[in-house]
Parts: sequence; C-alpha cells; structure tokens
Amino acid sequence: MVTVHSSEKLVKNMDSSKKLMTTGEFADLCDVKKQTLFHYDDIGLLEPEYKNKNGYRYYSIQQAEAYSMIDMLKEIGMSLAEIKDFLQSKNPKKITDLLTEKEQLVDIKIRKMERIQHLIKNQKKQIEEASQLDLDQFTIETMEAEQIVLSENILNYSHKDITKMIISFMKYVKQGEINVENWGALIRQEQIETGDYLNYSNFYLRENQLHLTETFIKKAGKYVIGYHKGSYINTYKTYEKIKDYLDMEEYHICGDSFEEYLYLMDGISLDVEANYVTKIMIEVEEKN
Amino acid sequence: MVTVHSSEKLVKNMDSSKKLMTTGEFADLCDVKKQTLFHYDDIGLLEPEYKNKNGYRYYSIQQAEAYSMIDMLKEIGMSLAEIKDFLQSKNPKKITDLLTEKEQLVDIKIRKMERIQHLIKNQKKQIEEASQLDLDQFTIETMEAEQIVLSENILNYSHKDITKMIISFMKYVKQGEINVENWGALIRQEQIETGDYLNYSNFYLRENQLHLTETFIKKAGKYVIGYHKGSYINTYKTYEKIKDYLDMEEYHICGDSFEEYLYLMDGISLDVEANYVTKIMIEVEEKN
DNA sequence: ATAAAGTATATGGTTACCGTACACTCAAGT
DNA sequence: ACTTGAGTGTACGGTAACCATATACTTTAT
Repeated sequence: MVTVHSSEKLVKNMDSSKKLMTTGEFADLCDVKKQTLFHYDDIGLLEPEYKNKNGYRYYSIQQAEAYSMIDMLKEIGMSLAEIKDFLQSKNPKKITDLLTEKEQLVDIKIRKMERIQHLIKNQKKQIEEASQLDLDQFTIETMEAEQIVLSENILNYSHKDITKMIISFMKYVKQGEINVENWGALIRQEQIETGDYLNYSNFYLRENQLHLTETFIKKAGKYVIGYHKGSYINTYKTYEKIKDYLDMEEYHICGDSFEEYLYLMDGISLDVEANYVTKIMIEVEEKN
Repeated sequence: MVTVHSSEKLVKNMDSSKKLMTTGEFADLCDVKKQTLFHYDDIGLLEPEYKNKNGYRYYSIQQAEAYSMIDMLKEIGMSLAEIKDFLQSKNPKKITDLLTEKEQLVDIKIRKMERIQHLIKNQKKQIEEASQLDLDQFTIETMEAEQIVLSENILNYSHKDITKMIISFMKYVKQGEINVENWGALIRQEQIETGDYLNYSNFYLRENQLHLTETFIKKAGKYVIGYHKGSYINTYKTYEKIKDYLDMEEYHICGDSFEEYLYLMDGISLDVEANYVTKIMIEVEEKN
C-alpha cells in the first residue's frame, strides 16, 4: 500500500533532510538576532517547523518567506500581536482590504520621508547661511516684496484666544502638505515705537508654493536686519540695540517688524541659547 | 538708562505675555501626548521655556520647531539619547556630516518602502490568483520557456554545506536590490523517479529584471502542476498522487521538477497548514 | 573520547513611552 | 471672596519588543 511505502520514505527523509536549519543559521539568513526568533516562538508568531526532543529548534527555508512578511508588516507599523492576528485570520476579504490600507499607509510614509528630506536640506541650507553671517551685526538691506500668509489679527485677543488661534493656525499649516519655508510674527509699527515688543498683530508664514487664499504683501524696500539669540522674552534688548543703531546710522522706522524664528541646530556659537534665533526685520527709511 | 527702562518692560511683558502655552496646549499643537513632553523634560531633551514656582511648564511656539526636529530625527531611527547628543553638539562639521548621512539613510528607507509596496502588490496578486484555482486539483499545462537563476549544485553536498550555501545564496539575493518574483528548488528527474523527493539539485529564483550572470533555461513544454499544502516533509504524498494522476491521464515524467514556495497569507482554505504552499511543476509528455 | 562551538532557558535590563491615582492649581463665574 | 471644574504636577507601575548575560546542556568535529 501507498501508506506503508510512504512512512518508510518519511523516516528516510527525516534522516537525509537537507532543508532544516538551526536557530542560529536561520537568524543569520534572516539577518536577525536569535533572541528575536525565540521571542517569536514564545508568542506563537513564527514557530520552528520542527523541535527535537531536547528542544532544539529547526526552521525550513520556506519560513524565511514568512519571516520577511512579518518584518515587512512590522516595518509599516503593526505590532506583533496585530501581525499574528492578521496572519492567522482566515478571511480573504479582510486580508486584501488590510493590504490595500497598508499600501496607502506606505504611500503616506514615503511622502513623510520625502518631507523629511526637504527638512534636512533646508536645515543644511540654513546652517550654511548662518555660518556666513554675523549674528551680532545689524545691517540695512533692500528687500524685494514678498507674499506671505497671515493668521487672524490677534492684537486685542485674550491670552487664551491667542493660544487657541495659534494652535489651529499651526495645525492647519501642518495638516496641509505645504513645505513651509519659514514662519514668524508681525508686530505693527505702533507697538515697536511704544516698546510693546511682544504685542504681536499676526502670525504669518512663507511657503514655496502659494496656494492659500488670504495673502499679504510684505512691501519692498529697506529693512534693518538683526538677530536675537535666546529666549523671546528678551527680544526687547535687541530691539533697543537696533533703535540705537538706527539713530547712529540716521535711519528711522517707517513700517512694521517681521520676526522669523530659526531653529539652528547650532554650529554657530558656543552660546547655549543660540539654538533659538529670532531674525528681526523692520522697515526703515533714511532721515532726511 | 536702558537697563531700567528694560526691566520695567520685562515685567510688563511677562504679564502680558501672549506667547506661552501650557503643556496640554503644546502637546495638542505638536500632536503628541503630554506624557511624552514630561519625558523629554525629564531627560533634558526639550525643556519648557519657563517653569513657574508651582512647577507648571510653559512652552513657546518656537519650541514647536525644536519638537518637529526631534520628531524627524526619531523618525529616521535615532534614539533620544543620540538626538540629545546631536542637538547639543557644538561642532558644525559634525552636524552637517550627520545630516548628509541621514539624508542618505532617508533615501534608503524610501527605497525600502517602495520595495514593500511591490511586495504588497505581489501578495495581493498571489491571493487573487490563488482564489482562482483549486489547490487540490492537478492540471497539465503548456508553459513557455523561462530564464531562472540557479544556485550551486547541491546534490552531493553535506547537510552543513548545503545550509551554508543556501544562506549565502539567499543573502546574496537579498543584498542585491532585485525584486524576486519567486524562488524554489530544482529536483532532477532521477530523484523524482526513485522517490527521493527531498534530494534537491539546486535552488533557483525567478526575478523580473534579469541581470545576473549565471542563468538556466527552464524548457518550454508540458508540465503537470500540483499544489502541496503544509510542511515540506510530506511533499512525497503529493508526488505520489501526481504520479497516480499521470498514470490515469496517460502521461509520463520526462524532465525535472520545479518546486516553488508560496507564502499565502491565506484566505484560501480553513486548513491550518495552508499558509505554506508548494507549487510543483514537473515536465511531462504523453505516453504514445 | 574530548573539546569547541552551538543551543535552550531563565532572569534582569533597556527604551520610549502610556495609564492611573492622587494632590494641587488655575481661571471663570457667581 | 468662594466655589467649581478643568487642567496640571509627581509618582508609580506597566507595556512592547526586544538585548545581554549566566548557566547548563547538546552537537559535531577531531
């Protein structure tokens, strides 16, 4: 009979088996620690094909396929429990649906990675630019007009409301897939003149592709440019210095101030606070 | 004096401060749990700009920039300790170098994600194909010639050597950025005829862009196709059944057998072992 | 027959958090 | 000024997915 013939063969095959690997070998193949495989065995996620009487684990190469599937699912953010559940589920529709969902998730991840690339490039650019300039020096430069996106006017809002507004503005910005070049706050001429330097009128942002509805033109003209290092609480110090500088240079303020916030991952100075740098730009004109 | 003037202002500003947020608000803005911010404060990675006498934390919007930097570095696989170290390092060259390195890393990650997308698509295709066919049915089909990549001949190797060969072959395959369509093993006609079904001659793989040197032609012609479900140890059962089937259909084996291993994340049957499916293809011809 | 290399189990440690309990504090309304 | 409800802090424990180490046992190669 076939059965007898087969069991004879089985014994022979188990003996001459050429396809099973020990845990160490399998771990090597999968490029993973043995411990991880023990762990997967413990939780029943990936059990060896065969265990001998002494508890030695033996894996088949086919199982490498299963491992790479697990690794992939892990990579796209599933927990081991979810993966186990997923691989054991016997519902074809559920599986294809989940695969489709994950396909989109991978898409999103790819786009996130691309944004990170943009961020890194931007950061490198900023570091390079920053190394070029002297943060302690004030300059007067002629700037071109620029379109910026303004938040609501917050001049007479309560603290709570301003905070809420900022949060929703920032979330709105993040949620949209805009690559924000930089962002800052607008302080009106009047506040600058009365020394009320923290009384912002609006937040704004510069982006590379403008497609938002409300835009505002930052006028072309001469601007005094200065950098404030450290906590924003002390920006008044820099403002006072800028005023002194303008007096010396025979200039006077004739417009609003634009503050932009740079997060420099340093390299510029040994100053502990220098990671937070505020770039201050105020519209000015020569005294005649 | 400026100093007096300034400290008056400072007090006024601290009072009318419009820019600080509580932990909850900042967490909301950053889309992160409060706990995480506590944690970052504890380890000194991101400390609030100001803490009041009761220990209440207050963050500035500028710090959101720092947070997103941290988040980004985390995303590309740095530990919090490394990030802290990185952000605090005062070496511009080190920073740009690391940024460049990370840029490449992100590139690699993107490519990995793209491969995962390919894998998902492949899996979906396989599931669809599998749902179309009856795994318990044997068929005889005319197949076109195909180029495959063979491993070394392993017919007379020792168990250890075969294992080593497989590992290096598989690693070689993985390390190259080939999209492997499928892989399997080749069993020579002689072994099939003598019932030595586990005595493989070679491993092989099918890929979509052939650019490896050594290739082998799988001949065009008629093949009997059958599926074996479950552990490879029992493939003999399926081979025996195929032989019976061929007798019935008046065919006989005239060439080698190609086994390919599918890891179906199921959906096909309620059989527990059906995740591992071996597709068996043996070259046959009609008895005359 | 023996040594070297590999294996299994157990235990404790790690990272980056999350949950919960409990006491305190703040901001708003009466 | 007082109450109230929402928010905040610390502390402690727990979690996932491992990694390291120690100890004892097995294989395998010589």
